[in-house]
Formats: sequence, structure tokens, C-alpha cells
Amino acid sequence: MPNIEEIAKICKVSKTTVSRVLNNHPYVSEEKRRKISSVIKELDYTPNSLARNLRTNKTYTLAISVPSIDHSFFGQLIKGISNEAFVQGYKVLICQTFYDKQNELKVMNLLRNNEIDGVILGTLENEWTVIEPHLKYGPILLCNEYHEKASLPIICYDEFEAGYKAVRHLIEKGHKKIGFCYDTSYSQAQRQRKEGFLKALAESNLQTRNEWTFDRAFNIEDGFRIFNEINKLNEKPTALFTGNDQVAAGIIKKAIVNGYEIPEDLAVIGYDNQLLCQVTTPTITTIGIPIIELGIQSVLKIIQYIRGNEGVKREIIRLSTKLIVREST
Amino acid sequence: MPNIEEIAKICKVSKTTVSRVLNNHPYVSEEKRRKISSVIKELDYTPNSLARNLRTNKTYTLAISVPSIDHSFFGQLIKGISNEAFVQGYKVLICQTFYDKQNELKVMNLLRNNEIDGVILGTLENEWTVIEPHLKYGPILLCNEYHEKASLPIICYDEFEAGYKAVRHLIEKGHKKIGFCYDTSYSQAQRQRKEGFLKALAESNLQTRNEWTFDRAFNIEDGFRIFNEINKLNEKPTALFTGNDQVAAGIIKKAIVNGYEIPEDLAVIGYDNQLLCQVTTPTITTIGIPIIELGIQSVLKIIQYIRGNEGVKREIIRLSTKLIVREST
DNA sequence: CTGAAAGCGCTAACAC
DNA sequence: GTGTTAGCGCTTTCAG
Repeated sequence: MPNIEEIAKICKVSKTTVSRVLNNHPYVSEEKRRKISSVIKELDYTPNSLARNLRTNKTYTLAISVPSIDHSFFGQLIKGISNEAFVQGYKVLICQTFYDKQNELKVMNLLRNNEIDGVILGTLENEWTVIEPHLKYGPILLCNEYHEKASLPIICYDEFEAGYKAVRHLIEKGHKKIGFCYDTSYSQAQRQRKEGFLKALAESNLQTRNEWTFDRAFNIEDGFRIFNEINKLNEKPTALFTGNDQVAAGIIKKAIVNGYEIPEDLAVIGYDNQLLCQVTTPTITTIGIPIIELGIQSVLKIIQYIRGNEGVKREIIRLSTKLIVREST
Repeated sequence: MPNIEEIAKICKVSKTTVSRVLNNHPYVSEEKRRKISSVIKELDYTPNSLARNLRTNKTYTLAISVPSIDHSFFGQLIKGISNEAFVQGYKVLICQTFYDKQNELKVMNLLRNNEIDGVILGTLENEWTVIEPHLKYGPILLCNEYHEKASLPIICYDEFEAGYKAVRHLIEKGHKKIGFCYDTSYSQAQRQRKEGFLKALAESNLQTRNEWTFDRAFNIEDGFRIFNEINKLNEKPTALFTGNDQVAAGIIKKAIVNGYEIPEDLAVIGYDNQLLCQVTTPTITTIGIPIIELGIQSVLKIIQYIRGNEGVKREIIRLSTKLIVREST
């Protein structure tokens, strides 16, 4: 494998001059530039990224941390992030936390060891005080999650409004007993969603119940489980804001198999507007969210900090969501 | 940020000794080892990976190339790969080809520029002659795809058997007019699946038709599109092997909305055994495949080549699949 | 416009 | 057991 010195020797110039050509620097005579370029092509030479990275102290790599990639919301988010990152000349490292604090710290260590230039957190497992010290190693950004105090850029959905809209819709459909599902109840984004939910209930003098609130609702199987829990209740909710289309699909399917009429016996509203909503029977009412845009904005923002070489500061971008009514409500 | 020299100075030893402690080499006195360890901890020092990588010419990073991450099969595959890679001390870079030859070459360039130690190809866009020259830069492995000649490790499903089993099942259900969907018809894995399909038909003296074969069948929307094409045919198939659960779900949903009885008017069999199969109405008959195992085996195999520092050679591992019967057939 | 020289932070012969 | 030395391959002052 040829290196820059070999190219320099063949062209009878210094490594510096070759480097200038490689990096499109000015002040190289047209003649030499041509010669060097042709030798580079001939020998099929490409610069060693490792050496470059060490020298410039940049990796052009971003890490994206998510609970689990195996979920269509995060799949789409990563797709959006990955595409935009590639356009901007960055690579993307995937890190899954599986809701584990230690795994999240491993991502932080990548930043510390100079393996990546920045981190996009698509979930937040640790306390902010644990994350904060890592800011000195490079920019960190919160995406799809919220924190009330953390001093970093936050790009998220308007969760409060989403929760509010969903429940307003259910109330308008005549429901008075409405339940809620958390992905994880320690997520502040989910807490805000719940606030919106509660606000809408309060405005109509309605209340929810503890036993109508479910935690760890992430995928279809969680939906199966949650339906079973609901089905055992004496006083059942008549409507449910699941916070997630997969969970909605699981609940709906199990309900139908158990003889429920949807939405008459149980109205269900999802979140994300995945294609899944269109193939179930009944189709699923949901909250539509701009996933790709969330990804793009996150990438642009973190690259801005990387390029600017500046410490991140708190700034909040809230993307708005929209209610999409289908057959399940 | 402290470096190895600083640690050495404080401990009044050479960088070498510090390096030995860092890498758990023997021949360091217990006393110095303790002293150095404690200073490392105190200063919160971690070695710069970039420098290490340059020196050792290793990155401990694998790239996984897939058409699009935004698909539950590839999401699960990446999950399996990513988990096992982390266990083995490797990071995973995600690369999406979007079925584009150029994007696949970008992955190859990562290998050439020393940005990764090996590549797992979850799809194959270019001719083998285009890929082959890159083998000199590091190990490449084919996963979930097949090639009749390529001299590299191939870990795939027994596609022939899967196609055969699926069609046998449809024939036993009384079907004589059976259609087929390709993800991409240039995929040799898919071709093998088709061979199995044809073998089963031939054994029963049945034939398929060109207009019952559909290409670019990847997701739910493709399923919608394909149903519309079927619905326009004069002579329609009565059963379909879609090669993909999403496509199956899309076809089934559109069929039901258009008044078809499933499976009476149209039997549909998917592939992958995603959870999606369990929430549609009717539930979807499919081919169950060991996705996580495919990922794990791929990682173990490529790491074996990386560690052994040897050129890859052709070897084929075929994982077997199983028919899972539900309501759609 | 061009090149010499220094050095990013680390590891690994090799000598003692 | 330990330290000296020489790079890995590149970019970037700085001097000419």
C-alpha cells in the first residue's frame, strides 16, 4: 500500500506538496498538481484516514445512541441521521443502550477516547450530572428526548401538545375513562406528553387512574401484555393513548381476538404514524411526527458545534406533530 | 487532556512502562503498576484511540452494509451484529446502499482508507469483479446474500429450501396458480429462493407466469402497489409467495379493503416471521429465519479473519428456515 | 510556490 | 524489569 512519501518520491516533490494536492490547497503549480494527481490515480493511492485523524484530531464520525435499533421509530430516525451525516461527510456509529446506564456511558467513552467527534443521544438513561462532565470531550446533543435543566441542544417533538391533542380527540369521541402508556416513565419527554394528556383531561373535569397507566410499552409484545392487564381490570378504560404504534397494534389485535369491538369497546391511539397503522384492521389513529426532519436537524446542529469547535449551550427546538385519525378511535 | 507522557513524567517512569500497564503486559513491577494505575485513575486518563489505531493499524470497527436500515429485517440483523460486535470489542458503522452501486463502493473505500477492519455485506449491488479487488484491504463477508463464485465467506439462509417449502405448503392447500415476489431480482439469494419455488411447482406439474412475478418488493407500500397490479390481471394468481412480511401485510390489507377473502381468494405467505405477522387480520403465514444467529455468525467469522490476518476464502454456511403456518394460507 | 522539520499519541524492537 | 529510540502516515508551521 503506497503512502504519501512514495507518491512524493515518484513525483520528485516533498510530502508537503502532495499533501497540498490531496487537500486542494492553493499554491501548487498547475504542472505539479497534474503530475501528482496522475500518479495518485495510477497507484490507486488514498490517504490513510487513521494518520489524518490523529494529526487533525478529527474522526468525522458521529455516534447515535438509541435504546434499540430494532424498532421502526429508531430505525427511521437513524436512517434520517445517517443520510444527512453522509451528505455532510460524516460516518455514523450505532450504539444501543437497551435502557442500561452502563451502555450509555460506553458511548461517552467513545467521545473521550477521540473515537468520535460528537454524540447524538436519542434516549437518556443516566442522570444529567453523570453525562455533563463528558461535554468537555466534545458536543453532545439530545434528540427525541427532553431535559428540563441540561445545558445542551435539545431537538424534540412538542410532546405536551401531542399528548393534549390526542386526548382532546378521545374526549370529543365521548370517552371519559382514558389510559396512558409510557415507553419509560423516567423519560422527561414522556412526562411532558403525560402533562398534555392530564391538561386535556382536567379541562373536561376528567381524571385518569393509576391502574390505567402502563410502563415499559415499547413494542408489539408489550401491547399484548398491556391488553392482558387491561382485560383483568374491574373498571376498564374505554380509550388508551399508547404513545407508540407497535403497542397500539398489539393491544388492538389481542382485543379483537378477545371479542372486543374497536373502537366501540376500546379506542386506541398510537404515536409515530408508522406504515403499520395502515395494515392493521382496524387501521390505527395516531400522532404523525417528522422523524426524518428530527434526524436532519440533529445532525446539522451537532456538526455546527463540531465545526465551530465551541462548547454546546442549551437551546431547544420543538418540532410539531399532527393528529391522524383512522379507524381505531 | 493528559497523555501517556504526562502520566510517565508524574510516575517518573518511561512511556513504555505506562504503555505496558495500559495493555496489561507482564514484566512490570507490582509497585510501579500500582502507582501508574492510581495516577491514571486520578487524572482520569484514557489512551487516545486515534494514536493507538494508527500505531497498530487496527480500528476495531466493522462496517455493515444494508439496502436501508429502515426495515425490520435489517434492523434486527444489525441489532444481532451490533450486539455481538460489542461483546467482541468492535464498533459498528452503518452503511446504507439504497440499492446503489456507488454507495456500496463508498463502504469499500472505508476499508481501503483504514477506517474499518472489515466489511459485512448484507446486500450485493456491484458485480463481484468490482468488489474482489478490495479484498486486499481487509476481509469482506457476505451475509444474507449469496454468490455462486465469489471467493469469500458466505453466511446465508437455505433459500432454495425456503422457497421449496413455502410453495409445497401452498400446493398442499390446493393452489395451482402461484406468484412470486423478488426484493431485487439481481440478488442471487432471491434467485435461489425462486429455484426452490420452481422446483416445487415442477414436481406437481405446475407452472407460474411472468405476470405473476413482481420485482422490487421490499415494504408495505410495495405490497399495496403489487396488489393493485394483481387486481388488474385477467388471470390472477390464487396464492403468492411474497418473500417479505411487510409486502405480505400490504397485499393482504389492500385485498381485504377490496373485498377479497383471505386466504380463500388469495393465499399469501411472507418471509422473516416479524411480529407484524401476528397483528394483522388475518395473521400471516411466513418463513421463520434465525436473524440474530445470522448476525452473530457473521461477526464471529469476520473477526476470525481479522484476528488471523489472513485472506478470506470461500466457505458457505447455510442456516435453515422453517415454515410457520397462520391464517393467511 | 516549495520543502524541511516537527510532531499528533501511542506501541514495539532492542538493548541494558 | 525498564528505558531508549524509532517510527505509524499524515498535516502544518515556518523559512526560503
